[in-house]
Amino acid sequence: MQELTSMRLTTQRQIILEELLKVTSHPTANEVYDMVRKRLPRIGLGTVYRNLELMAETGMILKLEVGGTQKRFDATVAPHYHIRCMECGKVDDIKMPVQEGINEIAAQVSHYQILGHHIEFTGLCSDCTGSQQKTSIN
Amino acid sequence: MQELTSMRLTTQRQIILEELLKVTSHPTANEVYDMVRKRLPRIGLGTVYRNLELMAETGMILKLEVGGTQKRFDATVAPHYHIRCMECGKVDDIKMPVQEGINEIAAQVSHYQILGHHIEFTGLCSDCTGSQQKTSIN
DNA sequence: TTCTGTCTTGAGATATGTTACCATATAATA
DNA sequence: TATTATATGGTAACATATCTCAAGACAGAA
Repeated sequence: MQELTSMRLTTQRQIILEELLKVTSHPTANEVYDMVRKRLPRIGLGTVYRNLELMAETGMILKLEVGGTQKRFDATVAPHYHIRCMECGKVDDIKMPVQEGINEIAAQVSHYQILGHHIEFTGLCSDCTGSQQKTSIN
Repeated sequence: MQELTSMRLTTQRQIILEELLKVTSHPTANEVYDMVRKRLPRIGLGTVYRNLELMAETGMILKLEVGGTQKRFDATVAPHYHIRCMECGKVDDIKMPVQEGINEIAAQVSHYQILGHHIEFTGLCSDCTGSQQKTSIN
């Protein structure tokens, strides 16, 4: 685990965080790379991955490992849920109350020590509605 | 979308499904490959991927795109939730009632057409408890 | 049966996403 | 500043997933 105190404040880190704070779209590492490169053309993709991972470890940002193969990153660290468009893969926030009780229910029915939960809705965004109709999974 | 009727029942498909039905561990494609290879040593990894994807499309099995970068597969198709061990990555079922109401809540607060949801708990499995302590995310 | 067209497979090539490595550069500190 | 541990950028390596295609297997027609 990375210590917050030992993390140097480099230009790259500042800009990565700034760019992430600008958007609510939960960009992938590669999308962050594209955003940051407009201001720091010589930044390396590895630096972006390294720092996103590091910032997620320290809790500065959130790493979402939701559907789809890529990791996504979110500067909103307060607990909240997400919805993913099955058609285009876009991920948005769902502004609904956090389901407080369900961790306790889960603790009762499993042998795990519960640390948290995440709800991911699947659906069709307004751009993709119309062209597609699929059946609900659960 | 693949038609169920047009899907031939090949030895490979039978064995992939049989092996998947044997376990409750939500194996990755590669783990399925290893399991199946014990009975069909000459099967190709592509065949495993192809057929898992196909069976997921027809609804014979469930494809889980939960935390972690790899896809996992589940022969239990009835709606249910999962818990993932933060330490070893293992995924287990959580036998708790499906939260019926939350799709409607989500529909009200978003512009998406809601198709479903999935809840993923994170925690520490009984094997990993003790060595680690982490703070809850949400 | 044998033929014929279609579906499926296995093997390898390719694509995609991520991490590791290392020489150089740089922020923090004394 | 001079020092030094840490961070960077470029590239290679790796892991996962998908694509391609010739050869094989199968179902239905002849």
